Amino acid sequence: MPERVLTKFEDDKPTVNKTTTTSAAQNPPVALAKGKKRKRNGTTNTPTNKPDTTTQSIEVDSRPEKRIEEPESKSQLPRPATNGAKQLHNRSKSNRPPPNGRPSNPPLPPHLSKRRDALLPFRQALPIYQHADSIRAALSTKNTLILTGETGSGKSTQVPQFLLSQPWCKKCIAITQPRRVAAISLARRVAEEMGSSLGNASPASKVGYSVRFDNAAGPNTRVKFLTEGMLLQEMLRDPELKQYSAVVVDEVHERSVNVDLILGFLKKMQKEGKRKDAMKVVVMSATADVEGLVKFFDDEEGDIGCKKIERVQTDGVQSAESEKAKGKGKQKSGSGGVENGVVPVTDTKSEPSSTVSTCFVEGRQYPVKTIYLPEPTQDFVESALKSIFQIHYKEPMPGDILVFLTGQDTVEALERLVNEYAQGMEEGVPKILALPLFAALPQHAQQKIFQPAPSKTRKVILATNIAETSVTVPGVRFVVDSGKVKIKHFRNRLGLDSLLVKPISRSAAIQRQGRAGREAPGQCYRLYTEQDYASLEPRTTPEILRCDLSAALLTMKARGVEDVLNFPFLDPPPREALEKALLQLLQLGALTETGEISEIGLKISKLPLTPTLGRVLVEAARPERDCLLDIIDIISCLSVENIFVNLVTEEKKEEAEAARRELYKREGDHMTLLTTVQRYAEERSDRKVWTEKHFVSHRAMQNVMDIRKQLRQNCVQLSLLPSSSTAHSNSNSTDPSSNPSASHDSRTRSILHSLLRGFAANTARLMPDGSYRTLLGNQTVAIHPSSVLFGRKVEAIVFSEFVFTNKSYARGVSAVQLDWVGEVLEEVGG
DNA sequence: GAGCACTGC
Repeated sequence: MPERVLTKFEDDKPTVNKTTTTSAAQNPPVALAKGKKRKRNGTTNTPTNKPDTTTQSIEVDSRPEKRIEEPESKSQLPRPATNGAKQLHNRSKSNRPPPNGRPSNPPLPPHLSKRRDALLPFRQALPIYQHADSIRAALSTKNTLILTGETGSGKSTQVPQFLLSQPWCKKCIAITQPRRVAAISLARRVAEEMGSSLGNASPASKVGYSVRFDNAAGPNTRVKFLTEGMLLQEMLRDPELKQYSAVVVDEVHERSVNVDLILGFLKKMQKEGKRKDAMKVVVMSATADVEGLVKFFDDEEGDIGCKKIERVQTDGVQSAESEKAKGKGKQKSGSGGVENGVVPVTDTKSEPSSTVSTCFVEGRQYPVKTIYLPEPTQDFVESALKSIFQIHYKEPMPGDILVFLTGQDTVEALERLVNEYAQGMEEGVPKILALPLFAALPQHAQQKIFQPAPSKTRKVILATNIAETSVTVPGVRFVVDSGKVKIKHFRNRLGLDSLLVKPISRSAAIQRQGRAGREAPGQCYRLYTEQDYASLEPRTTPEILRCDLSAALLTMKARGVEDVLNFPFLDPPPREALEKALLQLLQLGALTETGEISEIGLKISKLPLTPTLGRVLVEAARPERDCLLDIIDIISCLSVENIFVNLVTEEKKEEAEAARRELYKREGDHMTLLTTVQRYAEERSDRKVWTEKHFVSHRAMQNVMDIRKQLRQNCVQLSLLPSSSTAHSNSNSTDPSSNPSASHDSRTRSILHSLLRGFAANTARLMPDGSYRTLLGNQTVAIHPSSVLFGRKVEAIVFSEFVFTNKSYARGVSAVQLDWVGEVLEEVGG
């Protein structure tokens, strides 16, 4: 059922001299191309500078099981196996109890051992492989290691394997990832490298993973890849993470809220020392602020500011430093150009008094030439258009172009322009194929970026920042960077999210630029001036400083953090933001007056929902509401992207309006969502056909059904539902036949009352002038045009989303009676 | 009569 599309790879056959790799190998690495002086003391066994040993997978679907690209090592000219094989043999001598009474050393199935042996040379050619001993040594004396390694260094796959044989590593190693696909594909890769089956395929499986909707860890799992959210979930049951000897936190530079929480918890854990054995922590990052991380983990209250952290003495760091010294700033993330094979005498470093080691691992990256605009542009879409055709006419094939834009609108506008101009190109000029790429794009359209272009055609990928982290576009040698990003920012005082176009940070600019140098030397056209670049913020504001903190605080409270104001945050949010979030949790009834987590709060914290939606769910389970299954359907829809397909042409829009009329409910968007889920779930013949007929997104509905199932299970575990309710029931009435009198109106009323309990702050009343103003805060809000209530005048509304774009909009809107709003505001003490 | 970058439990 779930189709897995493996994007084409050359795999690791030792037949290396394929065209793509030879051309790459002939190109010198960055530093050499720049004519930098550097010593070479390890040239003979230097792995070639083939860049991009892709350790991260490419995935553009939120349903990870559908399309997974394997991470792959594509290095060439492998050395024979030596070290790693020994390590693996040592491991297999472990005296773990034989599973199912079988001999403790069952021979590996031949296909597994063959694959493992075939992969070994590629592992050994990874830049990180030479650091294995020093990484082990660092962790045998210190509990924390900060490891900076660029893309392609192999850190995500190799570090856990380095540590597995260490005497302190008796239990499991956890490796966290920000995205599900990455966790799954890395686990698959490491299982292959270790000659193990994956997950629960066999009791002997040593490698597993755990992501939402998919837990694949066996009884003997020693290496477990999990999403950050999953590790936090495990901490709910086991705050000390006793099943792990080490936690490896990967991709820390992305600075998700969850990663910040994990770092805080790990630091607290080490400091409090409640565990019998020390918890080893490896923090891995591409462009981390190493000094900040060292200070964070090494703080001996008081001397934080004066501890001098020496940088690791590798070539990589030196080259980064020398570039800085030249006053040009870093040309690439982290290291500048790094030549592989230079083995430093010591490559991990720590102050004797410090509890933290650091290590820098070089990556594999080609030089990227940067071109700035001489003058600032007013219209980056137009400037991008010019740059695209300038590149296309001037630069030889092959070499695709990746353009970073802000949103669907700019992507589609530029797509039209490019196609228009491309029609006017003379004969003999290579063709242009413009491909849009953004998250809301249907699956098959996203897939196109992985397909090779027809002959004599240059691909131009017009992308949002999905291409910065989540999707690796192959074949790119030219990057056009608008310098802008659409970013969400939570405004504390108004309690609303704003979604605005802003300049990117310098680190994001470097990240985008790096995309041009993954396969060959490249060029980056920045659609701003060099002065503009210099004036950019050095790094993107971490999410925790620009989001609603109520979910994070509830997470902390539920894991035993009493004093959240003094939680060790890598970047402490302003006190005002923390207090605002505490107040919100108090109003939801998730905290008691004394600031302890309440019974309701504990329930909410166990649900994969925001605190507000969790509160709505808990409310719906109360006997006087009795509408839990309906609310689960609605909440499931609110947890995914828009379930209604966006349409472009006027004709299609009218057609869709007509087809959806039977779904639209006058009570508002929430009842409309409920009707849609229930019709979909009742559909017995072909659900896909049904979605097409009603202009509903089939993919979104599949996600809705997954979440619905999970929420029903959660509710059974929390004793909010009897266990019979999860059994493939599509009807929401607990017993339809016995309750025919439960009128539609009373059911609707229960649902709306439940929504109000969570969204009491998101209520507004109609003013005499026809506008709506919030009851708390007296803010003007407009009903978003996507709402079924758009243009309608009702006495009061409750809405599940409050966003500022051009003005304040309420999205996900239902009509309610004003006196209901009064009641609920009284209850929350507003 | 507007238009929502991206993750995740």
